[in-house]
Amino acid sequence: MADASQHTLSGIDLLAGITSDDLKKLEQRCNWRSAKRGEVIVDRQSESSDIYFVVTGKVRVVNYSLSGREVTFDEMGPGRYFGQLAALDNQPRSANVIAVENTILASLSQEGFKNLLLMYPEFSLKLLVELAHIIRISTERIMDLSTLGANNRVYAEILRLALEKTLDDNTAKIEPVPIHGDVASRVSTTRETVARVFSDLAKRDLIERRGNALIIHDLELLQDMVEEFRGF
Amino acid sequence: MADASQHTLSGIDLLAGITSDDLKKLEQRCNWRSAKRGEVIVDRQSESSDIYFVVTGKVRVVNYSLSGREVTFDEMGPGRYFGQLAALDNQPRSANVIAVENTILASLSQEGFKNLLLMYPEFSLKLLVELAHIIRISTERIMDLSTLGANNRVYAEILRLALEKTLDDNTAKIEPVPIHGDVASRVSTTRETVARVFSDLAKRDLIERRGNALIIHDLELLQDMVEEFRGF
DNA sequence: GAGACCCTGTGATTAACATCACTGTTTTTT
DNA sequence: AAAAAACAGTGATGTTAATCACAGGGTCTC
Repeated sequence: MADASQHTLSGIDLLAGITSDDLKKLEQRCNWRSAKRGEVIVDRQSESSDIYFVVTGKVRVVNYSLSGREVTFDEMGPGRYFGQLAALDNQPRSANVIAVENTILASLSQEGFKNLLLMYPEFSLKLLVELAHIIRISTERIMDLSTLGANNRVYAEILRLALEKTLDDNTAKIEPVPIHGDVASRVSTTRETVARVFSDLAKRDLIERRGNALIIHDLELLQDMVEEFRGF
Repeated sequence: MADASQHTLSGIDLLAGITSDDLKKLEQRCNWRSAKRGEVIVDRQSESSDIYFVVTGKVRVVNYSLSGREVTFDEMGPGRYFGQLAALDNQPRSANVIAVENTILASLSQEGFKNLLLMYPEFSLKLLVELAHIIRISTERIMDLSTLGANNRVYAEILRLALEKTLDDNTAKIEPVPIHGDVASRVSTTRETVARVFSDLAKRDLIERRGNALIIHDLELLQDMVEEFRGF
């Protein structure tokens, strides 16, 4: 059991519209737990249907094929949540969730979750909008997988990372340098391909490794390289 | 303008929980239109945010890459709806929708749609469950694209079609025979690859073209062929 | 019933990447 | 500080399926 001072849901964006009284009740109704780096929080096989809130730490949503290939769907830090699909439709988990850092979690039963839906119409609406966002991201990923080659998908991923952390208009600093294998798992290619793309881009002076950071020198050019193929 | 007898929303599954009085009001508030085979109903570029109900006919949800490759996301017949994403989050359309047959549609403004959300909590819930379902399907497709080869994805698609139309436990009849190009667009490969897979499976007596139908002789074997790689 | 159009089927060729197999370099652990 | 583990980089090789290029069968239409 973690430090009681950490037992707050005030940082969870999904719950932003809830009165502080109800939030307190909710905090008591939640199951609080921590997970060590590498620990499996939700297993694809399992029949649970709770929703989880990430209080501190970081988790990764992944699936594996029989051949052992790992496909990463998302990574979530403090304030985010997962497990809402099973809580909504009672179907088996659609993916595994693993702690990538030591993490503190609060989980709410399906019942408690559905209660929220009924009590707070704005909560439903917020959830709807966020599910819509997930669908949009999935759609884009399906397009990328269908129309871009592996190299271009790596470009696209670097661009995504860079746009989150832009320095000035045309330069970005990604820190720490992403681990090749992680990138590979996010764009469905191999570690080796990512390494080759990185070193090729470095040779062409488009990116540069500086200490523990990756500097992108020409965001626009990178953008062009991706859009040339993607078509939008 | 179509025949007034067709102006009913009673067949739309999303609206099943609505009182017949409200449904009538809704029918009047809707914009009724028809679309000819091939006509674009929703354009990816456009800034509209209405939700559409398919009353009769059939539509296809697609996107195109700059290289001209077509990616099909879904096909929808009577009773289904589309456009809910933009109606929810006001973002641009995530895909194009095209009539594949002459189609009659009812569209509801974003305002009318949001009204429904507020008035009917069960409506929100139903929509949530259905968005969750879309996410599950997308997740599966991302897995397929990431872990299966093109041939296997064609197997998987035949299997999906077959499971909708099973005859007995181990045989299915798909009618009419799917158009190779359409299958290709659904599993992100080329027409030629689909043709080669079909003719290979036919040689191995797994499928057979009989008149205007495609007979699948051994569903279990096909299932095994897919699952061997997919891993679940 | 001739032409246009769409769909199918298959060969030949090519390009992109996954895979395999190492070596070298950090980083972490003890 | 040594040992272990995780990560990075790169060459060689092989496979897969995209691409190109036609020929042939169906079907719709005027």
